[in-house]
Amino acid sequence: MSADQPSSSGSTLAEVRAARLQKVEQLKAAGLNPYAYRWQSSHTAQALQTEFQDLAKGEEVEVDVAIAGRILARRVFGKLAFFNLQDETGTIQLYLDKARIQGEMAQQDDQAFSHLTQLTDVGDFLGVRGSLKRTDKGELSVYVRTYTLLTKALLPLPDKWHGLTDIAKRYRQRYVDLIVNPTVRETFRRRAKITASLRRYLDEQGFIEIETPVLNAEAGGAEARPFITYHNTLELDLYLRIATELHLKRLIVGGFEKVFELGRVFRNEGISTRHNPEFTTLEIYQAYADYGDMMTLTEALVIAAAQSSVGSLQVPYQGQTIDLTPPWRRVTMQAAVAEQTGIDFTALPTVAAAKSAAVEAGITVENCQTVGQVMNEAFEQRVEATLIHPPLCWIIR
RNA sequence: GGGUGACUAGCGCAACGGCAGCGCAUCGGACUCUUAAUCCGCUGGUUCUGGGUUCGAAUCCCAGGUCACCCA
Repeated sequence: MSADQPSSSGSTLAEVRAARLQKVEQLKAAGLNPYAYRWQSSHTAQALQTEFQDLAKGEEVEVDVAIAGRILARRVFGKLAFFNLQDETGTIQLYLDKARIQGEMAQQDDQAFSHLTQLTDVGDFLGVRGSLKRTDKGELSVYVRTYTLLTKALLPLPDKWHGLTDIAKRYRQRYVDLIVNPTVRETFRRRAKITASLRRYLDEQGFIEIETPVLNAEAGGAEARPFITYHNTLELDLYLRIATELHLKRLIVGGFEKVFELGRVFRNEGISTRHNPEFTTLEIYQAYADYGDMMTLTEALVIAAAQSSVGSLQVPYQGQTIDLTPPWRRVTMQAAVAEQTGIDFTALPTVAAAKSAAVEAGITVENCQTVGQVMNEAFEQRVEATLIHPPLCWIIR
């Protein structure tokens, strides 16, 4: 550090960034490109782990592999260092021996090892070539001969110990969450499998996917507060859709017989980790079909999606295993309520009779104006929580 | 929308009316089998914001902000 540097040694983000930009300059001064970015890999981390899983401790195999990824951890021991490299498929350790790296790279950079250990940080992207070695402690590693810095990161990753724990930050900086919480990537992959499966199955059944307008003069098809936007040329307030229903129904009117849309809708209401103002819905409309046909279709769609994303009809969810094996039970709301409460609300003549029967069964019925509302209360208070397993109940009403 | 709680160094936290601290990270140094590496050293603060009480406030009171959880 030169004398005109501020005395602060840097722990704020701005200071970390400045320190890393200085490393970028040092790399350039040493003739190294801190942003080489183009790279040809021979393997993924997962492929290496699989292909060399039988390599014995302490053994090296004379191969030439190339791999790239983000540096997730660094452990430097003077003339030896270990980095953990993460790519899209997983992680692999790098075994960095000063003697070998310096020897191989002397033509390009006579201080190749010290540049690697002093000018890289966790978060940088690195490409390496080398052989494979399983260390004495049993960790499969790329025994590096040469390396290329592909992208120098200017900001630090979250604390390696505590990780990214702030929930709001995890959702607002999903890209950081993806780097440090590998299970999030699996969630994204499964979601993609699910939506792909829904489209594939519906296509196979002769349904046509149609993208209907998102901007509407009126927000219909559901009960929700819309987002409002403005169209300059039309000089008109427009609403972001809250459902896809009305346009899809018009397509049936227009002569299509099987249509669907898998798309974003927008509702300007509460926001939380469980309620996103923009979310995806699937709506399906079919001419000449009744609710029984739609039940059959829904069952088939869910089963196909489970097979494609989980690979099984036994789906683990929040500590339970849900069995999706068909056929699913079909039951009316009235029968489901009667099963749990012993009350057949359709047999009760008046609201008063329904209320007194419900109250006797310990159900709260404030603000109920109709028999239907009383039955709904009974359903929500007594039945809903039991509809976990076996699979799903069909509520016909 | 209502209730409860939280907010202190980059991150995780302590101090609860009397000198604002610890761990990790950053920065400097040592180290050829580590994987939360280890060891030595340095730096880093608008205690969320504003007002009030007090000799004295991170701490108590009021208002606001942000976030979390529960309820609607």
